[in-house]
Amino acid sequence: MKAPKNYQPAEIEGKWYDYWESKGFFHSEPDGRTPYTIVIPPPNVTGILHMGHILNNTLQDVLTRRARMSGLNACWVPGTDHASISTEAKVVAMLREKGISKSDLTRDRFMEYAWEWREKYGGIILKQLRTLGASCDWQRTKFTMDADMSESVIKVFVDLHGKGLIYRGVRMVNWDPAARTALSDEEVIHRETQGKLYYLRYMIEGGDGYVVVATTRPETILGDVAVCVNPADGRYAALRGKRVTVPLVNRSVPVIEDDYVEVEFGTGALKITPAHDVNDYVLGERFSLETIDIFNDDGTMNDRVGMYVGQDRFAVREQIAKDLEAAGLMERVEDYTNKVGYSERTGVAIEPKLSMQWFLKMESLAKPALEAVMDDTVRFVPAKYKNTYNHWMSGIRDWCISRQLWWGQRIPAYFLPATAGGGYVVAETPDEALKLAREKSGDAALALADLRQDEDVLDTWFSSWLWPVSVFDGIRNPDNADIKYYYPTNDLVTAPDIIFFWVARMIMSGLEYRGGRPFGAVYFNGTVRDKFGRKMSKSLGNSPDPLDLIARYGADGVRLGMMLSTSAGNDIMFDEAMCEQGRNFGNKIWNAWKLVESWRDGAVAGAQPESARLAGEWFEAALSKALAQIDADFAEYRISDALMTTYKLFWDDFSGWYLEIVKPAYGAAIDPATLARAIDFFERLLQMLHPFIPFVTEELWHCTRERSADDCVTVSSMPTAAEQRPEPLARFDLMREAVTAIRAIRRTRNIPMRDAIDLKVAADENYPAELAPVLSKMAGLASIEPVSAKAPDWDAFIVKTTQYFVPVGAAFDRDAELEKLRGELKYQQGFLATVMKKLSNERFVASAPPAVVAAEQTKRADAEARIAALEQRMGSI
RNA sequence: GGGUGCUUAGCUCAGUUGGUUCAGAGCAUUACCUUGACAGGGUAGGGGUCACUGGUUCGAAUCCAGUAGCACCCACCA
Repeated sequence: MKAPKNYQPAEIEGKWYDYWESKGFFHSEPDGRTPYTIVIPPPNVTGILHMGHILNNTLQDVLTRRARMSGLNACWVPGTDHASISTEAKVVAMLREKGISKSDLTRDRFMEYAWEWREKYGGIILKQLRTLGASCDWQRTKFTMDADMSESVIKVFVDLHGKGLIYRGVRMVNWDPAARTALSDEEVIHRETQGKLYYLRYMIEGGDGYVVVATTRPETILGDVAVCVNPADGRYAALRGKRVTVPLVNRSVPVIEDDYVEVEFGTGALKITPAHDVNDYVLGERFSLETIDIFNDDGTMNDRVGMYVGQDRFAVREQIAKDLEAAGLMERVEDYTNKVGYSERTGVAIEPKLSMQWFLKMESLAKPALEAVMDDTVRFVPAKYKNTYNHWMSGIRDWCISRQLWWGQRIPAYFLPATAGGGYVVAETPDEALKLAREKSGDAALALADLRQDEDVLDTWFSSWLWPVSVFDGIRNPDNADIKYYYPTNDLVTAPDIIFFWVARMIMSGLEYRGGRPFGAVYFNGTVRDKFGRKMSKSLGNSPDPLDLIARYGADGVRLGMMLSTSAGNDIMFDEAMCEQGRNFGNKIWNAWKLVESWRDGAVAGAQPESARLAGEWFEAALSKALAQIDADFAEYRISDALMTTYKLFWDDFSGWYLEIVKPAYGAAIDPATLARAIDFFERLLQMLHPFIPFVTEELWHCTRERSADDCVTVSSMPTAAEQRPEPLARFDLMREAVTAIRAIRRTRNIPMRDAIDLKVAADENYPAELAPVLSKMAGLASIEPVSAKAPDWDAFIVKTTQYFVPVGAAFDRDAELEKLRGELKYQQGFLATVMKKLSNERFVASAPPAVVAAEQTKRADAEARIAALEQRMGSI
């Protein structure tokens, strides 16, 4: 196959993905090879691709493709998450547009709508990942609400309940009034919020005067049951044992004393609303106070107190402030900034609410999971996240796992009728539940219809925490071939913001259900920000559409752009220029091939020039060095470094030097040996590049020679590093320096490359004589002749310790040359002085390692040689 | 309020246990080049008091302390 004339990413990318997939290259089954497994962080089933996905999935694809080419059995399991709150919210919104209210529907009917919605809009993101080139094993695609996945979740719930780790109870939880469900602590985001501090007067009973209480939430006075002061606060000593009247509500409440109250803050007097504040709840329990819940589930006022009924909490706040003012009970109002909790999903302010929920005890699960990370059984990259993890795991609290939603796995708890003694049973199936219920109640006549299943579903994370196990069916069938082969997975690539939601809990469940870590390493990728460092968001409109970027720069270009500037744990400042750089690199690869291809078409039999042979030896060593470096980079998850090494190898060493050296003169043909070697190098480079830039490398792979249908770079074997040979590389670098210096002379003397020039060399051990043919070709030399260091009026330069001269005839400027030499001499003398200072320092010689002292002595010898050469030259011109 | 991390060239970042010319890379930038793969390119350059202050050391971008700024995480001061 011959490459089209120009590099047009859009023209080549589409076909290759379909081809790879049709060949089944991405599908994995257990076999004799070592597995390499990644499970995708499942995106929301109704989500669409954003820049964060591009970063996250490109990283996974690079790792997966590299593993696949390295002889491992690579398996990247894709899938989606049912995301119960946000998906249910979307379905509710969709129904509302149709004029249907969720409350008008039965649970079953709602679920039908939700599944329909998922069928229609779910999984778009998985198609988009194909566009990016993600080499997932699509035959293994999972959804957290697939029947088998849900079964696993239920099985785990039942198991943990049986172990006594799951309990049900009334607790103060984070209530989301928009989604009308409880949330876990992790789903609450605390943000500084500009508010007001209201100072309210509570009249003292049986006397005159009042006590002033400061609050940010005056609407909650409807639920006040006490006023609390610090017993050590002398100002309020007279209040001891008194009662006060809640403003407007006119409820008589006691004054209680507790040192929880800060004397310094506000007025030192605190109103107590046990139903709507976590701390107040604690105090309420301590003092056996009543709890008065004043809100409906949606954040409006209920009829418990009979005031402001049905009005929203924030409207009530404004109204009640006015009413208090009118009643003369408002002392003053101050601007005040405090932290308020918001729902991670709906964005509304969280309402602390007392309610009956299911909880998972975390302590015993967390302990081994903490150890696994601290001792690097699970390696965190970068390691700094171990601190974060440690901190959270050490102070972990129980996990509220119930949600008042329908979209999700329904909690498998079945309540017995009061007539059968009440209580509940937990079971994987209704039949099992009935059996247990009959045993529990002793009532053999109990029917399924008598049991009432819990209405709540489980937190989405209660299914995704099983992901690395459940995608291989390791919960239901713990001994199946897949789980035994693929588990534990190798790398997890994810964002640090879900370290607690997901990563920590997967480690817990993996240890609990597989007895071992779920993955060997966790690579945390940073947040994608715009070039000003701002988070990408819809409201700012600063997030580019990834598909649009791919259309303009190619998936290859976008991937490269991302990988060029990402290091683990660091945010990525995205700039479209990065994609441009990526596309330009694709173009470079393309055109390099076009050059080689043009030689192939005109090759004729002939002997290999010495310069080409030497270049081949050198590039072989350079390639091997790069391979070793790349291996080291990947071992440390330094993906961008690995890419940069490959990038420079291709652009600078291969294109800039190797191809230029072996390039035949204009109109001349190439010899077969050189051509074969050039193609061989090019193919190996394609393989090294492929994990990063899969499409163009596959296209060109099929250009370098005739290939069978299955012969794709995607499934080829990655080249491996040969024994390292630093010597030839160092010699080549000396030669390159000479070439650069000669080019500089050409530039200053205005000598074009087509005019061959003569080079004189005062050869010493640092002169790479064996590379003379290469030097000659790259510098455009007519001849290279030995010369004594005593040089006449020629331009000169020194490489390491070797003196080179270029006769430039009348163009030689003696004064300018002397000036240059004086400058150079001064620099060298200064350098020598610093070296001598060290060497003459007895303490340095005594305490520095011998190798360092020896190095300084070498520096001294080299500097002295250069100075001698410079002085000699200054004397001779 | 507590914790963690960061601050190196215009931008994005490397710099592993202090010591080879350690002050680097890519991009951007400057000059020149309409040369025969590629102007999405080539060649040759310029550019930094390593945030600040003190300390340890023969020697500090690197270790220690403090200061300033930034980021993130955790936390029940109404």
